[in-house]
Amino acid sequence: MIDKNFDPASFEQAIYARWEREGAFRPARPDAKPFTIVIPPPNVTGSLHIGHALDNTLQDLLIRWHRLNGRDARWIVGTDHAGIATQMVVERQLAQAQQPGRTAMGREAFLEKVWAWKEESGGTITRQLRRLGASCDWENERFTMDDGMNEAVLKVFVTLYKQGLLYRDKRLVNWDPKFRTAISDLEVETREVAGTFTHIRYPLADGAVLDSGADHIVVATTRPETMLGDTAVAVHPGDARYTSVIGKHVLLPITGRRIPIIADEHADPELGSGAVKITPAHDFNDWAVYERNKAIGWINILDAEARICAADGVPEAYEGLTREDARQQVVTDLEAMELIERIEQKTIQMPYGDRSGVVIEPYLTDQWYVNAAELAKDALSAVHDGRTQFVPKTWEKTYFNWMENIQPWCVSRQLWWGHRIPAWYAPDGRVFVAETEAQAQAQAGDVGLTRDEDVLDTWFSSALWPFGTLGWPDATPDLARHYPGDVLVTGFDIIFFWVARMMMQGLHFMGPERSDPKDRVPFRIVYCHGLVRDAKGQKMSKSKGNTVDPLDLIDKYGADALRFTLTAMETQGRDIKLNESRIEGYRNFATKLWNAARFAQSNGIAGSTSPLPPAASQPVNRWIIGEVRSAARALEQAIADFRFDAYADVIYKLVWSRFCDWYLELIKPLLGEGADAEVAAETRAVAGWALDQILVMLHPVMPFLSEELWHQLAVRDDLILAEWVKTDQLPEDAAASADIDWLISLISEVRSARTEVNVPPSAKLAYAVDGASPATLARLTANAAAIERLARILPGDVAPGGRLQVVHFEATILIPIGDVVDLAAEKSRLDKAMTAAIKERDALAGRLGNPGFTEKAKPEAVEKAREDHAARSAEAERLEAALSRLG
RNA sequence: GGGCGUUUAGCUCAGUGGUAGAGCAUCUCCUUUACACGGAGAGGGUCGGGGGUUCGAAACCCUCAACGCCCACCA
Repeated sequence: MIDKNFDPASFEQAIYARWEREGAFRPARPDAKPFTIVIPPPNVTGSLHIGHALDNTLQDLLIRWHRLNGRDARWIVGTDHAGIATQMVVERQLAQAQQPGRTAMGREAFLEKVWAWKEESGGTITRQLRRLGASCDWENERFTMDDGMNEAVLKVFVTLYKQGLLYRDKRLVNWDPKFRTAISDLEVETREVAGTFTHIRYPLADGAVLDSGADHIVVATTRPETMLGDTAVAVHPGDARYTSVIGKHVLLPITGRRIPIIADEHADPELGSGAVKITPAHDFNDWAVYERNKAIGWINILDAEARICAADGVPEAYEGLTREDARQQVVTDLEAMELIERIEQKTIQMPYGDRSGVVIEPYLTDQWYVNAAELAKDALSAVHDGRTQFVPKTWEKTYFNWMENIQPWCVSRQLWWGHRIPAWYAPDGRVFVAETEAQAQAQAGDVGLTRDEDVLDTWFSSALWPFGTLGWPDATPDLARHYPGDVLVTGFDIIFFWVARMMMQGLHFMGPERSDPKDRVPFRIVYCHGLVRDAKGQKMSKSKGNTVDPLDLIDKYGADALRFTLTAMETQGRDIKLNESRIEGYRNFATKLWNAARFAQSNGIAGSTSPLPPAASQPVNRWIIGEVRSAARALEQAIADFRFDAYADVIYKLVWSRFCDWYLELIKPLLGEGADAEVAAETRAVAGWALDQILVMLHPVMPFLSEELWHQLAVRDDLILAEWVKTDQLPEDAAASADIDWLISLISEVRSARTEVNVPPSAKLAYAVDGASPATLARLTANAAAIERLARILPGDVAPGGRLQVVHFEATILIPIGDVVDLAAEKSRLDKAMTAAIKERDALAGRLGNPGFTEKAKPEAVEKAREDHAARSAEAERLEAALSRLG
C-alpha cells in the first residue's frame, strides 16, 4: 500500500541503490542509436553547489528521456584534478596543521599529500551527484589524471609540438605573485579600483629643450614604481611638440640611466602630455613597443613575488620592497627632487587573479604556448556551418568574437599538481619533447637531461575530455560509438575556458580519425544555461554568505522537488533567481501526485505497462487519453526545442489541472457503489494507463517519485522505470478530446453559475449525485429549493428530488449547489456577466466585419474569432434568458 | 570603447502578429470519504517611455531610459 505520507527521504536512496545495482544506467542496447552526454567534470575534491545541481539536473533529464525513448543513452562521468584550486586547498591545510610548507617538503612529498587528499575527499561530489539522482555511467568513471587521460595529454602535447602548434616562448605573461605561477588571460579579471595617476617630469639629457622651452618631458602613470624599469620614452612620430627631441635622451630620475626618446605609434598625442614612459618588462603595451624598437632593451625590476629586485640603476635601498612600498618610495623620492608635476585621484582598471585575488603582474618568463589562432580556424567554421550549434544561439556571437581575436594560450603553470610537461632540457639548453623520458633521452643522445618543472593548465586536459574519456588515443569501440556527444550542457561562463578549447582539440585530434567533418566536432549541441542566483538576484558566493547547499534542499524537500524547480526555472540561458518557496511548491506537486496515486490504488486502479490505451467508451476516459497524448506531443516538442521550462509546465498541468482536478473527480462516481461494472472496469483500466503514462513522462524530471510509484502500482516488480523503454504508440483521438471539451465547458458553466447565484458564507454545499447514497439524497432534499433555483438559471434539465443530471452527459458528475439568498445580487452578477459577454461579442463582430482581418489574417485566427463570436453570442443569450427567468 | 541581455500582475517569470497568462503572494469561502503540502472562487497589468510598420503590436523596426553581464592596452 502506498503510505499516507509522502516522504521522499524514505525511498530515494534505496531506489538509487537499486538502479545502480541492477545496471539501470547502462542497459544493454547494442542495436539502439547511441545518445551521449559528457559531464563537465567537477573538481574532484569539491562538493556539489547549486550550479552543479542545475547543470546535472538538465543533463539527467535529457539522458533519462532518451533512455526511456529507447536510445543507448550514456552519460560519461568523471572528475577534474583542478590544478590550482586543489593545490591551494592542500597548501592551506598544511599551513593550518602547522606542517612544513610545499617548498619545504619538496615535490614528491607534497604530491603524496595531494593524492591523499584526493583519495579522502574524492568521493564526496560523486556521492552528491547520486543524491541528486544523476544516472551516470559510474562503472566507467574517469579522472583527468588517470592513466588513460595522462596518455591522451602526453600524446596531444607531443603531437602539437611536432606540428609546430605548441612552443616555448619568452614573453610577458599574467603572473600571479601569490601563487608564483603564470595564468591565462581568462583567469585575470579586471576590477575598477580607486587609484592615482602620477605625472612625472623626466629631465632632458645633454641640455636639450623642447620647442616650448621646457627642459623636461612629462609622462603619466598609474604605477610610478615601474619607472625604475623604463628603457625609453615614446612620442608619436607626428607629434610636432616632440619632433626636435626624437633620438635624444632623458635622464631617468632615481636610477640615473640615460634612456632614449623614440617615435612610436603607441603614444597618443591626444592623451596627457602625448609622451609615454616605456617599461617593456612590466607592461603589455610597452612590450609591444619594445618588439618594434628592440634597441631600447628591457629591464626586469621585479622578482616572482613582485618585490623589487636588483636591476640596472635600481638603488639598493629599493631591493625587497613590495610593489606598493616601492610606489610610495618612488613618489617620495621624486617629490624631493621636485619632479612630480601633479597626482590625480582616479578610478583605474586593475588586473586581479580570479583565484588568488591579488594584483596580477605582467612578468617576463619562459612559458609554453599553444597556437590557438591556428586551432581556432576549424573551431570557428564548425560553428559557422552548424556542425555544432549553440542553444540559445546568441552565445555563438560570443564564441565567434573570442575565437576571432584569440591570443596564444599559455598552458604552463608553475605548480606541482597537474600533468607535468613532457619536455626535457639538455645542459646546453636544447629541448626534447617526448611522451617518455626514455624517448627524450634517445633523441638527446648521451647527455644529462632535466625535466621541465612545470605542469599544464587544468583546461589543457579538460579540453581532451570528450575523447580522452572514451579511450583515445586508442581506437576503442566506445570512441567510435560515443564521439561526438549529442549535447554538452554547461554554464555560459566557461564557454571560453572549456567549450572553445574542447572544440579546438576535438576537431584537431579527431579530424584525422573521422572522414565525415560532421563527426569531428566534440558535440553537436552546446546548451548554455544561466547562473543560479539567490532570491534577490545576487550572485551566490561564499564571501557574501548567500549560498544555498543543494544537499540541504534535497534533505528538506527531496531531490525530485529540487530537480523539478531547476527544470521549471530554466528558460534557455536566463539566470535563475532561486526562491525556496518555489521548491516548496514543487514538493507540493509531488505530494499531490503521491496522493492521487494513493487514491487510485485504494480504488483498485493498478499500474499498466502497456503503451496502448485501453478501449474507452466513456467520454471522460476518452478525454483523458486525448489529454495524455497531447501532453506527450508537447513534451517531445519541449525536448526538441530544449525548452526545459516547457517540459515542466506540461507535466505539471497534466498532473494537477487535468488528471487530479478533473479526471479523478469525474471518475469518482463511476467507481463508487452501485456503479456500472463495465464502466468501472474500463475506467480503472484507463486511469491505470494514464497514471502509468504520467509516471513515464515525469520520470526524467522526478525519477525517484516516479520510480517509487511505478513500483507501488506495478503489475510486475522486476521492472525498473529508469531502464524502461517507452513505446510510443498513443493513438490520435481528436474526437474524444472534442467530445469532452464540450463537457468541460458545460461543467465550468455550472460552476460559474454557482458563483453567480452567490453562495453565502453560511451555505452548506451539497452534491447532486445520480444514484446518490441515502445520506446524500437527504442532504439534497434539504436543498431542493436550491436545485429548483439552479434549474431556472441553467439551460439543462434538473430533475427535482436530488437527481441532477446535466443534459447529455451520461456519467454522473458532482455539481455543488448552494442556497440562493440574495436575488438582487444574483441579478446584478448575471447582468454584469451578460454585459461583459456582449462587449466581447461586439468586439469580435467588429473584427469579423473588418475585411483587413478576414482577408489577411491566418485562417485559423479568423476561424477562432468566428467560434469565439458564436460562443460569446450564445453565452450572452443564455445569460439574458437566465436574467429574464429571474424576473 | 565595443558586444550581448533584461524591462509583462505585489514577487519570480512564460508568452514573437489575432480577446494579456502561469506559479507564488493577497482576499473570500470550504473538516468534501486521495491530498489543508488540499479544494472552489476573487481582486490585481495604459506589457519601461516615445515614434514607426500593419486592418491589428507585449511581440517587428527606430529611438530614449534604467538595470545587468561579457570583452577591450587609454599610459
